Amino acid sequence: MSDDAPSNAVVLAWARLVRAQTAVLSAVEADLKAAGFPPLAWYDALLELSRRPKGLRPFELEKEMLLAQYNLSRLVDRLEKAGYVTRSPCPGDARGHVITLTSDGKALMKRMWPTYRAAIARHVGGKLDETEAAELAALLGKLIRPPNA
Amino acid sequence: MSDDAPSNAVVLAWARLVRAQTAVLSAVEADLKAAGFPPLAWYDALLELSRRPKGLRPFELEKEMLLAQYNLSRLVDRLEKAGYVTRSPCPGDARGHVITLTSDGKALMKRMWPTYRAAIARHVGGKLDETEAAELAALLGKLIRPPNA
DNA sequence: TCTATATAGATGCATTTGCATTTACATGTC
DNA sequence: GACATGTAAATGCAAATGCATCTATATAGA
Repeated sequence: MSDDAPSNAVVLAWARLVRAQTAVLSAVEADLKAAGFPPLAWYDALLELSRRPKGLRPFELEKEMLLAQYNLSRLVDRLEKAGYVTRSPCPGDARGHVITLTSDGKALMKRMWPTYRAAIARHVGGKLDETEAAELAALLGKLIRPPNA
Repeated sequence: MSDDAPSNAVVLAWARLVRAQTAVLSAVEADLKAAGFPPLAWYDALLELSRRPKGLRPFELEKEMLLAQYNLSRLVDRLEKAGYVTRSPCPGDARGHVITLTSDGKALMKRMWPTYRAAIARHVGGKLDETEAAELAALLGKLIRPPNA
């Protein structure tokens, strides 16, 4: 039944997935911007980097963030120019770089989190109870998992 | 509990919402592009218009599609240039336009749907059973509904 | 080793988006 | 009617994205 003709339930789930994410994401982005912060993608990148104190290779960050190669390259350009990350040559692979978080980058994350957290609470937490949030997370997890057939 | 500090379940639901939509949407877009079709937004716009044979005002389409005003304006530019819609003056409000689907636009929708449908089946239907799809749709519906506090 | 191919990453150029502003008309108030 | 304010839609310009390609290094084979 996943061959070609999706059921109505599947089509509805698809439509609402796109719409809900668009609505919630743009609301969260708007809250960040209103507080004078950079886009969410900056936070995401810094967060990933903060979890790997040794830094990450661009291609690794690319996979984590589901970004196209050239987009990641340019996001790192901006983050570097703003002083939030550094690129250093990669020992062991002269083609590559290692990206690491600077202390400014870490500080930005700390400053953004309260606003970001409040936005999530408002735009997601405000509409679902605990059980629903857990169920939603579980169902969305199924959509993410195996690459696919 | 939706004040400021979202629970872990809420944060997880948020993270997966963004990630699942990004992954699924880009997979569906890629399938459309691989088949030589224009972006999903074109289909969305044409679909909305196909439901209102009298046409829609740009600001109405803007609300339906959750697009910024200038983005809608330019999307309509492209659709019009490609011959899929027409802009005509709006009787009763000389500021406005009415956008209507052309027969070419209708034909494009018809041609796109099999590919689009198969993509939804593959990337959503393939990962959820009927019950799960219905549950997911219901939960996402809660995220969409009332504007919010 | 020399060559072919694959991978990491950047970049030029076209398209799209975002932002601010503009133009045109509508509506409410006096 | 005249004026202030509001709404519909477009647009100039800057920033971001997508696409194709390019450079540099790595790796696998002959």
